[in-house]
Amino acid sequence: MEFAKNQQNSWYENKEQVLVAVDCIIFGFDNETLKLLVFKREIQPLKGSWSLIGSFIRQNENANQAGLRILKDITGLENIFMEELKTYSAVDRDPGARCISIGQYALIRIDENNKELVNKHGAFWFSLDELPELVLDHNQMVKDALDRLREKARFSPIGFELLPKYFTLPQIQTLYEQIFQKRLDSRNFRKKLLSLNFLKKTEIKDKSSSKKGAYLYEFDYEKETDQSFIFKG
Amino acid sequence: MEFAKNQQNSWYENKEQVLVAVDCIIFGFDNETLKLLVFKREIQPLKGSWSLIGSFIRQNENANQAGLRILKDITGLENIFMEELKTYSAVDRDPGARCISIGQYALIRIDENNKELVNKHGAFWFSLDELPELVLDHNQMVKDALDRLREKARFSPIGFELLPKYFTLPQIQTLYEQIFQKRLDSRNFRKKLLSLNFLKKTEIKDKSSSKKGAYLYEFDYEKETDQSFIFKG
DNA sequence: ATAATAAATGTAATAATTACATTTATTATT
DNA sequence: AATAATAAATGTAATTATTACATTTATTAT
Repeated sequence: MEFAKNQQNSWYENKEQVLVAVDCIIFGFDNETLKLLVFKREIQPLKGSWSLIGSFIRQNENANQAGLRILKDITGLENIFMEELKTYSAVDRDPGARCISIGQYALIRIDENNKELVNKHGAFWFSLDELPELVLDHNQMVKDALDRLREKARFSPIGFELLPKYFTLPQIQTLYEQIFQKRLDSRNFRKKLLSLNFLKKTEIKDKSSSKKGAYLYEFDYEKETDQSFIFKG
Repeated sequence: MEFAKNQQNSWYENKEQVLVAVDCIIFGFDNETLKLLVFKREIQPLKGSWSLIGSFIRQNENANQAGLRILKDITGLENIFMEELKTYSAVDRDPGARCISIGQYALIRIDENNKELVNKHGAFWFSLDELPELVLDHNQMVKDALDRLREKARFSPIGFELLPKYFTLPQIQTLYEQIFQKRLDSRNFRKKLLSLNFLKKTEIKDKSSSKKGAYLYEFDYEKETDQSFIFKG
């Protein structure tokens, strides 16, 4: 900020206090539907209500660090893809205190999360279309995060963070169909995706969902570029 | 947030306090270059340093309202286009206090701002390429806001907020050339822009910059759609 | 009447997107 | 051993969007 410190008219003294929290919108993909990790409050008030996972920001960490701390606490995972969504600052959004929240959305490989930790925290994976009512403005946060995910997916190869290291083309097509909530033509989808040159094909087939089996691919981070990734349809 | 209030183990009590500010990155366009409104601190410390315009968020307002309040204070304008950029929360970003800032960028019609108010606040319009060093992380905020503006301009018809109600096609082309920092082909630019069908042509010519004169257009808010507005360059 | 200036315009070549149906590899069944 | 079943893999033609590129037009000043 811009004004004097350690002065009589200090802008830093006696400011009306606002609490700052971080809430995480955690997406996962189980090869069928997009899912969200939410948890059930085990203490009063609002015991039994579903909520996003959050925390107040601490003195010694920035918002990003706070988000990653929460993600590690609840899933055991580090190096998770996480980006700031937006802030939520309505005056009365939290009836208990004047508290603004920085929403962060994260994409994780659902099969890699530590199930014991998740259970210990009373957290559950919900399909997005079966998501229960959440506390405060958390449903709005989820809606905003989904919009952001769609917007990003149109223009950049996001979503690989939701897939295992090796994945098949039908798998990633299903993911995109889930994100956009529409069927995609497999010939056009594959043509587009492969033309972007950031997938490396392996000679290994995954036969878990067909007799023929589908080749496994991996994301080639070397080759990821700015080239736009525009799905208009 | 998710935890108990008015309880012994309340999450709302004794939280380490964080101040929350809003800083505004205010863009304008003078028909030649993109400009930014910054102001010169008139009090110690850092007297004479250039700074974005900001304020602490108040108890009775959300971040958006705080931003609009600042914009009104400094320019006299209401109903300004303003969007949240991102938060800045590095632990030591402000040596005077633990203070996070919510960056908001705004687009204003430079000719409409109240010059007396602007002067009274010690504010000046700088061309982006002549921008001085700003306090704290404000230069980073400007950089991020410019990136965002570019990104948005590629995909949506942003930028009309920077132009007067009636503007010419050469004028808007110059604006886009400033945003993208590259020359655009006028035939292709006009073809694309007009094909999107959200400009209404008037029969009035603006002769301020040529003998022939250029027709004035206005933005047709009715017709603005989602259609993408992609300038690949 | 002429020169000067910036605005307005068109077309052909290339690239990207869309729409659409058949063949292939494999396993399970008979 | 042959057949049925299943999902994966593939190609092409039509349409649409983008790019590259130069001349004409309207007006004012000389």
